[in-house]
Amino acid sequence: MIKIATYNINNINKRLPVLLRWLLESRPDIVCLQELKAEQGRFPEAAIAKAGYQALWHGQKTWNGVAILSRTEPIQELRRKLPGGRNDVQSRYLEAIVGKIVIACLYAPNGNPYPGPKFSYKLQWYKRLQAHAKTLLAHEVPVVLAGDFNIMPTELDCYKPGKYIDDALFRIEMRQVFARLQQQGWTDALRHRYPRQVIYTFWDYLRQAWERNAGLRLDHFLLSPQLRPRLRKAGVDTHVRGWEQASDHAPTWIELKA
DNA sequence: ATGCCCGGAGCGTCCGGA
Repeated sequence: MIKIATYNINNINKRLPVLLRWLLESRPDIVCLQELKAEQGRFPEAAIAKAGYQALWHGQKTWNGVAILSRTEPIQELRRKLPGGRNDVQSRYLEAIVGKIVIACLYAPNGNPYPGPKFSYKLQWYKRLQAHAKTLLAHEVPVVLAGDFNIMPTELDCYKPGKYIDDALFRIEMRQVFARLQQQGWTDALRHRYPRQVIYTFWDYLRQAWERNAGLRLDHFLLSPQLRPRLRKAGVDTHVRGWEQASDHAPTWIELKA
């Protein structure tokens, strides 16, 4: 079995003890991290190596930043930005071959407030992702798109959908983008295994969202057709959200037949 | 309708996050 996880860490240096504790407990083979919020030179490479993981990362000062960790297989970089968007300097994408699987680690723009330039940027960013996702499918190899998509795909993925109608995470355009990716051939791994269950991966720091279980499902795995038959398990390590100094997201994972 | 939390930048108070 190959265990792959995605975790929006919300500042890798602030959250380092939580990350190390979770890595030790969960022992994923491959990890996609988002929101490092660290410059390229301020990634805690030594501590992560000590925990048994190689790392490839694309940092940025203050915002964004993505990384791929691997416990056994080497990480072979393919690209560190989406094609297009010549003026886009935000670190939101990292793609590598790990073992025999293409791992695309992504951190989609939030897009709030709607409407506005940030929402337009989110739409544009997703146009680029859709185009690239299509290219990846054309190669007919095992690919995982993993990360913080900043989209709740359906009403089931939001504690109070009515409140989020005009929110950039739930706007109809965004749900359509997610649906179109699925129409391309990608499988939403967690929803595929649990078609009707309420599953959340994020709980705001505000208003005691965690205590009230006022959650959102924002972190996803999209599997290429070559991987779908290999999916065995999927889940969210929700308890990690309750730890001291936790990120506002919880680690989300899948297990694939080797 | 608003602030509620958290952290960064940088020094007062704002901004992004979702």
